[in-house]
Amino acid sequence: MAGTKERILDGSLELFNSKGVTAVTTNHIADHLGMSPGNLYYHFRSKEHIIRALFERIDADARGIMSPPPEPITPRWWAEVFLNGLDTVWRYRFFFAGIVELAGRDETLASRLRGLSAWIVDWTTAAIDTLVEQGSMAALARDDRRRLAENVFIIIWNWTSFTAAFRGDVRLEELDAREGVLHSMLLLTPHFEPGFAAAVRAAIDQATVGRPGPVPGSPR
Amino acid sequence: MAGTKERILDGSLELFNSKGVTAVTTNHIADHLGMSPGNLYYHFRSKEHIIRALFERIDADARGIMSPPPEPITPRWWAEVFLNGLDTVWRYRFFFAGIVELAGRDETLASRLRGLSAWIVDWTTAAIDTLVEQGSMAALARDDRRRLAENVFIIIWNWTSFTAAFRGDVRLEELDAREGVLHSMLLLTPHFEPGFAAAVRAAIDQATVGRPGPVPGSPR
DNA sequence: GTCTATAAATGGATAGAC
DNA sequence: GTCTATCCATTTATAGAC
Repeated sequence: MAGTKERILDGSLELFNSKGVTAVTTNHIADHLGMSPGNLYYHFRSKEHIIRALFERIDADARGIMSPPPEPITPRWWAEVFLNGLDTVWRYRFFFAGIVELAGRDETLASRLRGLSAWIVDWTTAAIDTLVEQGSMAALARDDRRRLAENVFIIIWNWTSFTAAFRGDVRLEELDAREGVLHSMLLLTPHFEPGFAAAVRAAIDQATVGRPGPVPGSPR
Repeated sequence: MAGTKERILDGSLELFNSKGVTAVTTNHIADHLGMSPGNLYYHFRSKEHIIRALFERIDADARGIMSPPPEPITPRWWAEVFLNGLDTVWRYRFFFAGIVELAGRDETLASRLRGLSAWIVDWTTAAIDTLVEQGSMAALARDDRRRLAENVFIIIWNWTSFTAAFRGDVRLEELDAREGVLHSMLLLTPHFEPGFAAAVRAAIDQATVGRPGPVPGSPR
């Protein structure tokens, strides 16, 4: 028996993901939960506050996934981070797909977002540095390391929704985890030492067996 | 003296880019143009139709930029394609940033979009093949060539809006063309033959001198 | 082609009872 | 904490005059 606040967040997330933030009204959310609009507004002062609360979940998720890397960084761990990142993007896909509009009309949210994204890019840059130091990755100019980290960030952030929008379905049914990791990891693999690249590839195959989406070897 | 239809499209684009599609109503657009709502509706049956017409401009732009590549592909030409692509994304940024919501509520638009994006990815894949054939780029597995093309597509599509959202400004004043090309080109450069990579880099520097945004050598 | 006026519908949010 | 009823503002879109 989750608290009402959490039920509202879960229901909102479900509707936002399936119908889009704009199409979903506070009354729809209340309806969906078999609850009155008045009650919903007792728990959240506005739709904006619901979205902010969902962002706080994302924030906590992301910082949990990106804990301090082990030294040395292992292919297995690295693959897991990518996989977990994609999974969070998938579960909160309404947010990642609509961030520009959402941040554009809520400066409080925009500010929190800037904090999180800077943190993620810094973390990714640091992880890349560690990979270089441990000899798993070729050295890169400082500017290019930052660009590379930002590219990884952008691909993971957008891969899911873009795949959904550009194939037959605007809304995918499931996250194709393996393909997503291969996409994002492809930014890094050309810089990897060959043995490390092969190990990462093997770790991805192992980690994505049995996950939703096409599995290794299946026809496309 | 552009026709009224074109004036409406220009004005809508300006407002969509600066305030976001959701915040801009048909009445705002009419106001902005010193025109009556009735007149606007005489020219476009709905807001949806305005957005569709703007997409047609994007479609024409994109197909114009991605004309058949010269053989061999030159660094200069390649840099220009990236630069022009980013420029179109910048000019119609409301669309690129909001595509998931937009496509989600207009199946006609979604269908047109899928056609264009498939076309762009195919074109990019073919260009990569040409680079490999002419010896400017290392060979890649077939799946990875497609993934690489899709990554380039995703980065160019999103780099502008993400840069805007994740720095101090949700709305950038200008396109930082040089940084955008360096970001997107960084997906390809590790696969380039060293001489070609250096030539591309030089072509980017030359092409972006005098463009808006930080210029080569300026402090960040 | 363009305007004024307004209909019709929707959505966010609150008051007050239980 | 939750519900019913409802207000108010906004937005899309049309009718009909010029």
